[in-house]
Amino acid sequence: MAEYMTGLKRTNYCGDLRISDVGKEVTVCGWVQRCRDLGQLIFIDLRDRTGIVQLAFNDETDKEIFDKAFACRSEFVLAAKGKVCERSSKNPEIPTGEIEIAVNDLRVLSKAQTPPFEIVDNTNTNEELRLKYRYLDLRRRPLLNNLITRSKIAKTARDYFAENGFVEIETPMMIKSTPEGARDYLVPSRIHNGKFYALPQSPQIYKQLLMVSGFDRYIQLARCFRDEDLRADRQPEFTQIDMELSFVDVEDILEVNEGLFKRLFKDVLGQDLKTPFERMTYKEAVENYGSDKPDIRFDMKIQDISDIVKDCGFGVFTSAIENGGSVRAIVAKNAASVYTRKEIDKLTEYVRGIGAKGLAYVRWVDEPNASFKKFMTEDELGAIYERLGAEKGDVILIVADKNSTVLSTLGALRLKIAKRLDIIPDEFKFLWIVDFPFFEKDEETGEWIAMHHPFTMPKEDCIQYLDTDPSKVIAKAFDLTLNGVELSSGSMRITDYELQQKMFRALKLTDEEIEAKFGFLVEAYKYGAPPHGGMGIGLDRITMLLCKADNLRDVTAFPKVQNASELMSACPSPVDKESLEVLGISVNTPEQGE
RNA sequence: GGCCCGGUAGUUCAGUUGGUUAGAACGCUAGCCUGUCACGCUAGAGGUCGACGGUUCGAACCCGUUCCGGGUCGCCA
Repeated sequence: MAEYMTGLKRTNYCGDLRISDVGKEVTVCGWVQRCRDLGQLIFIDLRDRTGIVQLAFNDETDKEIFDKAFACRSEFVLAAKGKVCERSSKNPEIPTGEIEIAVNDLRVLSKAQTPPFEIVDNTNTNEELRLKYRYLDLRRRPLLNNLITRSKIAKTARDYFAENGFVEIETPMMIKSTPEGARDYLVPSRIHNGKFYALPQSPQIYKQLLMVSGFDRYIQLARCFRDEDLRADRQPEFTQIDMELSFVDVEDILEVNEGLFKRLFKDVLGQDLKTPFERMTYKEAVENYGSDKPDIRFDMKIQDISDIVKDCGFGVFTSAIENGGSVRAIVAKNAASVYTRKEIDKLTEYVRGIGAKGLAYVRWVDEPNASFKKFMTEDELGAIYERLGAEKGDVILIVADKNSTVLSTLGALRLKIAKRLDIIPDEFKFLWIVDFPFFEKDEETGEWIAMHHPFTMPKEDCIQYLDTDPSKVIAKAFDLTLNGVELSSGSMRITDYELQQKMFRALKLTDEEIEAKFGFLVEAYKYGAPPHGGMGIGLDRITMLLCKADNLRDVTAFPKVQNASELMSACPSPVDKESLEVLGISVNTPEQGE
């Protein structure tokens, strides 16, 4: 039979008590971390979200209370009243280690079954089981701390934006589906059978309309939804620190966000963050790092050696160049001992898996030993080593193919090798990627398609190329990356009706499509729209990085697993036939609607 | 949808060329123990080897299918 707290009121959190509290009569509440029964002496470690405090029961303890303590087991919920005492033997390992509570009232508020896994900080327990019992896993200190950090980040962001004149506004969660980009999660309508709402992929259109309304500076911690496959850094529902600003240009948006991150680092980590952040154009990022979100904590840049090898005897290189591609390389310094022949073969397997045809390499142990040396003159080989600055002990990895393949492959290799060699410093390196191209060429169809949503503003001086040469159009779009993770994406928006029409036409949208999808937005812009732009910061991702977690599940209270289900509640789940009927929906999977 | 990795007591793992009764540690239960804090000591309970099918005299082990989880590519304007 459970007991009640009647007559007791919590006075302190467990983890807060210190030597200065000795002599005080306190009441603490929490879960039993561990019992140590020494016969005539029992110790119970009581845990709440702040930490652990030791309860002591001895020959001075009332018999009835001592017996209750004897019956306590892991994860029982207790309220304990008693006097804070200095310990005779102290435990320097924990903050409360100098004191204990000599208990004079104990209530077993709730008994507990033995949990399916031990509630300890460093657990090896399989994540699947922990996710099924997520509420138990969240009792563990690392996850608890991550969620508290997440809360601090959200709170700090709200404070910062409020202090800077932003208005927090909620936009709808049930919106019109615009099947562009990611797949929408759909919500069927009961009142309009056969019609659907969509959950927002972002509050994009609404926040732009708020600028038309004159709110000038908008902020929202916006829940967003994308029905795409999951990754370690991608959940189907996530939170954006979403903002939009009027009467600004790119520079102003970058500045206000550098201010935000400076504040976040100060308030959450107690660190001074250097601003402004480094900047790099998209072109520089892709050519030097093979990625639009380069990790610049280490160097290992991609270098072009096409000009050196264009007339060499190695057909793989020359044919790549003749077909408009290139030959590029990275140098892994002092890696020859790690990357044996066998290890390099594994890298070759890896690059084949991500689209390259193969990998040429030079392993420089005593002498440079190039896998392609029989096709090259000594001069050509020497020129390659000199260009790359390669030395004894290094490994050179070379990919020849079309440019996009060469760059993406070497970019991926660069990261893989740096992780393996453990040369990435433990620090935070923010980087703005600016001057994104407006269009990208579809590899299969050869058509130019928009890299961003259709309201993205082109740079003023390239508007003239919209109709004539899409490759020359640069967007007023930018990303913020941190340690190789895309944190944030933003742009200036088109507010000019004529330009917007031009843009839609460049994207090959018909008038009917424009009207059906974005008619209301286009209409709104006829009534006086201020110049505006904004961005959205992935709250989950910034939390992940600040917590040094390696996946989003560890910073999300109740995350989804790879197949987008949630293991604890087992959703998604079938619904009964009546629920479907009222929505006018029939499904063709057998277990549904039975 | 493709590729790679994993699934054996409650948990983490071991398990020989396929061969008696599938082991260890932790946890759990009981007893002893007055200063522990990963308490200690003693004893005990606990297994559909993810599931199904096949090969075999015999399967945790070999084969096939499938389920579950992780990573990744596609995908994520």
